[in-house]
Amino acid sequence: MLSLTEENYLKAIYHLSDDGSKSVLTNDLAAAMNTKAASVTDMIKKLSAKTVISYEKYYGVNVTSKGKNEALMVIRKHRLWETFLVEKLGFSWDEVHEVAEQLEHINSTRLIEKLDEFLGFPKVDPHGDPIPDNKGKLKIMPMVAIDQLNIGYQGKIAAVKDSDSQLLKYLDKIGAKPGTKLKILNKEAYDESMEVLINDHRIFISKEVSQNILVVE
Amino acid sequence: MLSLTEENYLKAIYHLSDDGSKSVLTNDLAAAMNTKAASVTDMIKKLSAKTVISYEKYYGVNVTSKGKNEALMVIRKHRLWETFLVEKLGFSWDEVHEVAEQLEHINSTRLIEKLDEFLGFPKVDPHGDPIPDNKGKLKIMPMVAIDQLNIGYQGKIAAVKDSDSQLLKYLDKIGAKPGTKLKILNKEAYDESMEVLINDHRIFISKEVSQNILVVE
DNA sequence: AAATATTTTTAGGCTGACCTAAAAATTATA
DNA sequence: TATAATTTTTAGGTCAGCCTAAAAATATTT
Repeated sequence: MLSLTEENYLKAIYHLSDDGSKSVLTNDLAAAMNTKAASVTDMIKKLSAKTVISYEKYYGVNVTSKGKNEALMVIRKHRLWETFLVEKLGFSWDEVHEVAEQLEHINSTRLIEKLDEFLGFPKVDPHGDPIPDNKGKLKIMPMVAIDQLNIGYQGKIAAVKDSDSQLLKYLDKIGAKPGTKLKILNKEAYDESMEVLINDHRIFISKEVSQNILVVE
Repeated sequence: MLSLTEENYLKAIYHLSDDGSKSVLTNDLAAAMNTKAASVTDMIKKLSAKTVISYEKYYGVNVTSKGKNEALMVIRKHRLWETFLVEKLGFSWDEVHEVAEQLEHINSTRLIEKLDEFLGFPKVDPHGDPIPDNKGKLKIMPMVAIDQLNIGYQGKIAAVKDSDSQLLKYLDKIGAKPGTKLKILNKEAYDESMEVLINDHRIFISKEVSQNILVVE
């Protein structure tokens, strides 16, 4: 059983390690957790004792398969709650994260199974991120940001990358959410801005924005 | 801002004081919180410093009006979540308490207002307990347990008293929930058991059970 | 009202999650 | 490759929320 704080550390490690595929350094984790390296070292020892990460002094940490599973269950809860907040309670896209950060720590298997059912077993959350199933299985779609694509590309927005609230507000305003139709009309070589068709509206977007709009490859 | 633990203590004090109408003794609070008197004394000092209770050494604590309001907001959240769990997620009556104990500490005014709206601004929770409004106003109905009533009484079940899971399971089985029609057919003077009509079914119930079924006076 | 029993508080300790400052190990640079 | 810079760990301390044991205050009994 992990404490709330331990769950948050584990989740951060999981994300920083690119879903468990590389090791995470103490300082990076400290930055992500808004804490000091010394505190991280303390926590690393605890998580290591609980066998959710493996740890080699001075060389960073790796999530174990047990840890990966526990992290995915927290992510599952987070994304199901985000979906609930947007779909059922009418939260806007950019407001959900903070509340979901709290809700993800509610401990009840029954609750999360019932919630999943109530939501109709969604496959992705409102940002387009995949929701792990109750076994911790995650269906990852290979995606590209649209700044990598050429003029004439047509498809549907699959997800948005950053979870920055400002960006989400902006994307919401221009109607760019997962599921929305998108076409690349023009690209400006100078600043890599582009003109796109979103929901049949012509819009100019900067490179920064285009790097955050993802489509399935 | 109260911590999770402080919120739980305050809620317990509020309930033990009969909604703020009398003082609460250290030992009673220790029993309710499953902790030791010494720990309670510690916590009492903290809550006192935060002006949610007033405290006179050796003579127990009283909730202040500020404390009363904070307690009612936690109770509001608890009862709204219980309603959500039963009405929307299909939890049975006796399963909700434990989960609601966790959910009541989620901190987001916006969330609770949205939830209230989603549920259609319910006035009572699934046990028939009144839900405080967002100002902390509580509408208390004067109620009696049916063991106090006479043969021939007819009315609707308004609430159930105890929140013991065993009792709730039993009441659920016999169909005795808030809103259900009820009539007292017979009373046995010897053991104070009674025969009642619940949902047009004749049922014998013991004194213990009849003391837990409430109707509006 | 004195003695006894009960309740409550104080004193001092523990653990989890944090901190600062200093030491140790690793990595980069001259 | 020796020295400097950076990263990480260790050592020791704080605060919240708990504990036990002992002291103090209150309540009860005789």
